[in-house]
Amino acid sequence: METGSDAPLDFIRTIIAADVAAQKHGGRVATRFPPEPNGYLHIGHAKSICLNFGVAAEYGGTCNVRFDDTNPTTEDVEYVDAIQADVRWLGFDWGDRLYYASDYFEELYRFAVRLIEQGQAYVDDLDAEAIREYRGTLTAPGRASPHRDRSVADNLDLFGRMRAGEFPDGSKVLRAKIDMASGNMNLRDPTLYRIRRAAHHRTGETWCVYPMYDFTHALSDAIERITHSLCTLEFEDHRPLYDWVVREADAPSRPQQIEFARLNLSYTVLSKRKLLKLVTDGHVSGWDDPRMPTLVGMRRRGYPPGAIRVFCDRIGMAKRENVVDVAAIEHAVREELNRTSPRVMAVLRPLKVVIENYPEGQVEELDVINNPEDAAAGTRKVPFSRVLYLDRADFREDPPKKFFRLAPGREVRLRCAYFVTCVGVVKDDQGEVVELRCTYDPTTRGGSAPDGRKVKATLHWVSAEHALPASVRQYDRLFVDEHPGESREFLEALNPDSLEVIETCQVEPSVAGAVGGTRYQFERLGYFCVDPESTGERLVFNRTVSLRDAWAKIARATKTKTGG
RNA sequence: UGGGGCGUGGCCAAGUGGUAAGGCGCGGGACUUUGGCUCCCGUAUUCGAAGGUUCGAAUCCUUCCGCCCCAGCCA
Repeated sequence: METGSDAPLDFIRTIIAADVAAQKHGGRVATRFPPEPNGYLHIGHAKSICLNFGVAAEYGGTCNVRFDDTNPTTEDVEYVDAIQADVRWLGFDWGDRLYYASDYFEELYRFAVRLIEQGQAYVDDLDAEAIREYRGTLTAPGRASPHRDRSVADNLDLFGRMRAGEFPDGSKVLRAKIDMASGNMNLRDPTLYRIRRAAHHRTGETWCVYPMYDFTHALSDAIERITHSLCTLEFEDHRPLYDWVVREADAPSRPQQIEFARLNLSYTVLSKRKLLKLVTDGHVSGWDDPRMPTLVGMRRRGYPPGAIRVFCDRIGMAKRENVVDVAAIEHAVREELNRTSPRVMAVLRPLKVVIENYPEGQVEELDVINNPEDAAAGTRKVPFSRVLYLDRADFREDPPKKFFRLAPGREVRLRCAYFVTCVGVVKDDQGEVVELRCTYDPTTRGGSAPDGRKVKATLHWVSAEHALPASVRQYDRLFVDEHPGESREFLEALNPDSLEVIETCQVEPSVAGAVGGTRYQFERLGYFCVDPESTGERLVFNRTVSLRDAWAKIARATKTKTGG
């Protein structure tokens, strides 16, 4: 089996490799990704998707996509469409193996009838509250429902009438007859079917009884001849029930459930309930808000799918509770973007600079390198003229130690252009610097001095008359707590500064007409992606992730040292 | 003695009786027309704790401690 890597196998791949070697399931590997269409996919799902599709690919098997759509009251087509788009975007292909648990409803119903006939399932008239009371507690055994010993004939009749719609919602359920005294709560006669009059997004009004997860999932896996059913840890004590269902229903195959630890990310929330709340309460603009850990959010933010896959590979697979540092995914994103993003110059907060000895009205088209990591990316022309914009952050009238950007009397390089020296500072009535006067050295065209002299800084710039105005949205972590929800309500840990909109940006003209989704590196600033809301009139960029910033680190360290 | 899991560096994570991989982060250095990238170097005498077995233990045994999950007609 070619895995293309000499990395050690994780525990799941170890099991599967052994199963393949032992010819279990005939040496076949079949996995599935089984989302419930009641929310958008997030980075935690990506871990599962990469696992299931990855394993299938590595062992010459298949991976199905199957919607676990057994609860019509919370599910919606909006989600089934979005989920498919996300899996595809992530880079995986399920071929023609797209399934819905709802497609199995008739078959599932027959399995339920079989269990009834075998005396292993019964119709219970207890209401939800009574069932809970009868179930007992974690330390006390449960009691049998008074209807537990109904005859097979009665159960068959009742179950048929449940399906026929003779009983109101909630009035009856079908339960498995297992063990009311089991230490495993899942085995205390779990509910198999409930009555629910709700329009299902695929089956409409055809059914008024819907099967429960444990019953549906196990049998769906078996119907699809799944060999390895990979899920998260919280289903570990469902495994005995999973096994019970496929065995007692005499399902067409016996898949093996294996559980792994779900992904947690620092400064991030990954529960459907919390993500839904962020959306419905308007703390973010939607599921695709670039601050969201959803795949749609990450896509809009500019994260490349390949980086997400690399991240999922790197975090490993184990059963131990984990919180992965959000810096790890940012690293993977930078890694890919560094390799692939064309560089461009953009000034966030413009500071006007006049090159005093540069001829008025002259414009030069300078050759600027597109990507130093990729020679094939070539160069582009960028206009240079007498009036430029630099970023305000690149000038200090009174430069602190180790600040080696522009300052009065100082010479720096303008990237791929000329060396310039600051010869004057213009201030407004408030004493704020509004303009810099510089001179340039015509012999340094392209950015190097014939006499070999060096400068300590290279700055990005744009030509004032040629630059395009743009808005830039800079994102920071959505939560200020490393583990939101741990020490206080998660909403209280929301970062008030998670979104900074800068309307003053000036971008070099080569980006004109860039369409939504286009990625760039703004030199010295970070990776940015054209937002879908961007128009020909008004460019809008999302900052995907900043560049690593050694100066920021020094500045921060100095600040704290001086107690500032 | 309810049941089921898990404890290896700040965060992930290999290792399954032969003397602690790797990644992220962090610190230092080299290089540099991005304070980016890249490249070096450093970062657990120790594997939740204590006993025990063994020539030898993170790996085997015992006891203890800690953390997570389960009482939906959710998945």
